[in-house]
Order: sequence, then C-alpha cells, then structure tokens
Amino acid sequence: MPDRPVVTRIAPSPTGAMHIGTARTALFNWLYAKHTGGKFLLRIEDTDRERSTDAAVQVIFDGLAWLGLTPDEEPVFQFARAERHVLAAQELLAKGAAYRCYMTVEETTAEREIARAEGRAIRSPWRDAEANFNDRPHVIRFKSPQEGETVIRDKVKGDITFQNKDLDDLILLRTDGTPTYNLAVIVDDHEMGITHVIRGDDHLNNAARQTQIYEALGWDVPVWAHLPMINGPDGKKLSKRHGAQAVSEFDEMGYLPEAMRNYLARLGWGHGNDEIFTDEQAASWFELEDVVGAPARLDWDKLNHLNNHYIRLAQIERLAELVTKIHQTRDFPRHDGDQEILLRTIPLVRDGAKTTLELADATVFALKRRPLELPDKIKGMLTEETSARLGRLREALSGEPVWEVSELEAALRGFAESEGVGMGKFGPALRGVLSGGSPAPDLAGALVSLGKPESLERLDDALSQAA
RNA sequence: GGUCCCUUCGUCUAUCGGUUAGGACGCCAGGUUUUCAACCUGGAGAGAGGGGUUCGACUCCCCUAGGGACUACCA
Repeated sequence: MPDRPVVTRIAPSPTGAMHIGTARTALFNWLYAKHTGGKFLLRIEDTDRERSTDAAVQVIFDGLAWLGLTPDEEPVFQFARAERHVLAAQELLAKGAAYRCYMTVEETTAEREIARAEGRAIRSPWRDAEANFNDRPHVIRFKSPQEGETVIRDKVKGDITFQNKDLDDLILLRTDGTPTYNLAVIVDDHEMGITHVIRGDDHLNNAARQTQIYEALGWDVPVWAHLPMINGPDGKKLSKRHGAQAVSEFDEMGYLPEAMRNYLARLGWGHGNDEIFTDEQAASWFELEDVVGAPARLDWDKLNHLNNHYIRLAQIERLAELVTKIHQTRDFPRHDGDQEILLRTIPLVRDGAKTTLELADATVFALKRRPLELPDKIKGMLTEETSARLGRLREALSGEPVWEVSELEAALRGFAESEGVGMGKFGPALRGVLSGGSPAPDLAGALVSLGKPESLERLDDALSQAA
C-alpha cells in the first residue's frame, strides 16, 4: 500500500436494524481513522433492491449519530454507482479477465451439487469458450486464476493462504446486467480511496477472490483487517433472545453512547490494563495489530458497570433531559416545577443507576403528587409509637434552617439520639412516608430531593392518615 | 462435504520464550448501613487435549477435539 492518508469506511446494507456488530465495526474504523489522522467514510450498500429500504437507511444514520461516529464525508449510495461497476466489469471482459457465462440457473444449481459432492469449487463450461451471443441471457463471471495461491495479509488474522483452485469464478454482473456485491465493493472502495478495509470476518473468504479482482484491474489491494464476530453471552450468534442486538435497542434500554463506545472498544481490543478511557485515548492507542482474533461475547454486567460509570460522569441537565424523555414514553404525569426537582434529585440517586431507565425509576418518588397513596406495608409501620415519634421529628425538621444533605444527616442522627433509639426505629417508616413505597435514596437525600415544604407536607399527610 | 478462521479465570482481556500468568466485570466473605444500589477490604478463579522444537513454552510447529464463517444471479 502506498503511503497515502488512511481512509476507512463502514459499509452496511440497509435491510433492517443496525446490528451491534456493525456498530463495533464502525467504531474500529472510526478509531483507526482518528488514530492515523485519516478519514472515516460511510457507504450504504443498497444494491439489493428487494430488501433495501429508506427507513433502514435512516436507521443507519440515526445509529451512527447516536453513537457519535460521524462520517467525514457525505454518504455514498452504492446503487447509484451501478454504471461505474458495469464499466469495471466491461474492462475486465476486455482484458480477458472475465467472461460471459450462459449457464441457466438450473444448470448452475446442478453444477453446484456436483461440485459439492466432489469437494471442489463450481466451474462454468463457458470459462474458456470466449463466446458472445449478444442477446442471449448471461452473467459476467470473473476468470479467477486456477494455478498458484492468493495470500491475504490480514492485520488481525495474519497471513492467510488460499489455493486458487479452491476459488470459484465470482459473478460480477447478473443476468439483468446489475452488479453484484463482490464487484461493487471493489469498485467503490477503490474509487472512494479506501486504504484500509476493516470489516467483519464473515468476509474473510471473500477477501481472496476480491484480491484477485483488484489485481486483474491493476488496482492497489487495500490493507485488510477482519474483525471477529460478537456473540451472545452463551457464545451463540447474537439474537433477540439475548436481550438486544440492534443499536437502537441499547438506546431504548438506557445505555449512554459513550458507555457503548468504551464497552465496544474493549470487546475485541485491549490496551494493557486500561478499562475506562476517553475517545481520545482510545484513538491514540488504537492499532489494528492489537485487535483480538477470537470472537467475543456480550457481557451485560460489564456493560452495566461501564454505563453506571458514565452516568456518574454525565451532566445533570443532560440526564434530566433523558429521564424526562423516559417518563414521557411511559406516560408518567409531569408537572410544573418537576425540572427543578429532577435537577435536585438526580445527583442524589444516580450513583446506583446502571441505566437511565433505572435513573428514571429512582426519580419517581420525588415527582409524585401528594397526598401519596401509602401501601399497607408502610401504613403498618405507623404504629402509635412511631407516629408519635415522626410527629416529633416533623417538628424538629421544621426548625431546621439549612436543608442540605450533611445538615439533615446530622439532624436525623441528633434526633435519634435525643429519642434514645437507633435510626432503625423510625428510618424505614420515614422513608415510606416520604416515598410512598417507591425506591428512594438515603433519608437525608430524600428530604433534599423533595425540598422542605414538600417533605413536611408528606409527613403531615401520613400522620393525619394514621391518626 | 470443501475452504478458511478461532481456543488464557464464568466473561472481556494482559503476556509478544524465562512472570508467584496481571487487570476489569461478575462471584464469595467481611465492613459501612434507614431500603436498594453504590462504596471500602479480602478471597476463590485460567493457558482445550496430545505430540514435538528448545536449556526453558500460554507464547513457535504439527495433530486431535470443540466452536464459528463462507461455500447465493444476498450483502
């Protein structure tokens, strides 16, 4: 490869959801481009007109945007470049590196069965016929070399040698004259100036045949880097039953994009003992040689741990916005003044949240409207003794001048002491009365979240109910 | 069937011939404690199997086993 600036690309086909494996491939391409000061491009492989949809194209745009992996140039649509692909096929034909094959679909199927039984690649009788019956239906096949071997110098897998006799003659142009994937990728990668093809290792076998086509065209072969797959926790192909496989699902489940980037980067790549790092660090460290050759499994626990870490790091305003969105999708009623409550509450509850969904759950207690509906379990705690004690606590709190966590902690402790009991004697009841049974932070935190007036009122509500 | 890839704690990984095989998540125990989580301390836990090469192999080579990809006029 000549010493040109690095250009990488992600080339998904728009046929449905954006798989998490595609996201990681995009991440690695992005990281490598950043690492080398090169460019990261996007090409939509929409040559399959049956399955490609505009909605799926949008899914890819949205997925990349959410992940923060912005391409450095406008996306290229493969289907729109069909003419270029055909031109390349004709060039190959003119060079004698491709031929017209008049086998019918039935004949091809029959040959495939025989070839498989004999353990060899399929062959076309038209390979050396140099036939040209202009109007008869035919495909254009690449005339793959039969002798020798083709070596793939893969940055992840190392050198891989294929015997040319095992490689069949790829179809370049279909009977209807449209280009196939294997032709289109080569032409597009070449004309987009792609220097490094970093993709899933399901394409590893294609690389050999693609290399031959590059050579036949007289083009530079890109640097290959084939990434292993991402499997489910059980080591099997990732599917619905593993919880998620599409990028959008991780978003919906409350994962932050920066957590996804960090997690995905560590799946199949490592830099010593570094586990948590910034995008800048990852980019500066990222080398294709350090990519692991073995498939990895998705580990929800580790993802959760990282997500919790990034939730703790996130701006409160941003989290409040995400939580608000979650409440909206759940039709949880919101009111004026909730924003302030949220901004007050989130810092107090986010340390325990593994996802923004959990974070949203943790804010519910503070957003409820009084009077709270108290579950029987909490009502049961309000014995005469406890109610009386909470009454005295209410008075103590109403005189509290500074409504902050450390002051309130001290006040609660002081109250317990003055009552001559442990916090266990009234803490659970206080919590229940303040939260209505929803998860809530520690007592002082809950009081701060609610604010002084609301806290006292919730106490009053409960005490009058109990009385 | 054929071709190709992969194989270190449960999981993700470090090690690039010489280490008590390290870290992270998870797990277990203890601590903290008004719930849950978080947090603190400690602990258990790995080179698929078999042959070589070498003074010395997790590391290099071969075989076996087990996973996986491809084998479309899909991408």
